[in-house]
Amino acid sequence: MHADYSTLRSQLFDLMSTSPKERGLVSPSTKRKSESLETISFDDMTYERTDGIGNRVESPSSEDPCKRLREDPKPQISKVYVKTDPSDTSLMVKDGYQWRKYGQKVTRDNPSPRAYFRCSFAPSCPVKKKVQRSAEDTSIIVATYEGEHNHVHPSQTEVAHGSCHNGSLPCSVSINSSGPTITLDLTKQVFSPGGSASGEIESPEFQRLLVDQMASSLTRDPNFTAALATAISGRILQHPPA
DNA sequence: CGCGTTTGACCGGCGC
DNA sequence: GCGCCGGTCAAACGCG
Repeated sequence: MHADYSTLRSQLFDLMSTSPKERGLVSPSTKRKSESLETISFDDMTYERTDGIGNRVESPSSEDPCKRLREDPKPQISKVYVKTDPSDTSLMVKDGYQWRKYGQKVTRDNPSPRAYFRCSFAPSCPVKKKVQRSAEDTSIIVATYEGEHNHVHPSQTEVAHGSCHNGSLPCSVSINSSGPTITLDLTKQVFSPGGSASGEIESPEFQRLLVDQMASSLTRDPNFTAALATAISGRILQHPPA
């Protein structure tokens, strides 16, 4: 998955660098929705992130800076395209967070109903999520995330205490949530040949801790968990057990 | 009985 | 000003 992601990301950057004008002219008529888009693809699902801050990379003075001085109350808007079965009408996208549905509407541009979710893990969490089936392909669900979680991942709270900040593990796994970067740091004498750590990594307890840590770090990213859930569900639905 | 979902009502922004 | 439309509220409902 990482290899596919890297390949597609390089292709995306290449595409963007070749046609920067088209990026800036995404929607010149719409004043508020013309932000930079970043689209990556994860096998059979596509993840698209919209930077809602409004920090245009190119031609920042094209719009009146005086009129656009107001701070955007929604600093981050991200879209996640999830491929599911068309028969699944629940519109429930499992991304690891706890969501509470507070509304559903049938919009004009899309016959499919749009569901509105709020993060129910923390009462003060400002994150909202809109889930709507794609009008073109009913097997694709578009989840739009608004805002950022002001709390840790629910599944992270228990595992986080056993992380390597106390030096208990000879490695570290980190995910840069601000960008599509996953870093796996295994440089800490883990694979030292002939070293004492060679026996340590083979211990089932260490492997279990490593798996737990990697899983917890990955599940911190809601986009990854959504993509993973989609991949698994997609495979199951495509190849149902006999 | 508590919690989450459903669903119609309500509200505010926007265009005509 | 009016109507449309997207988003939110909240009471009713259902389930464990």
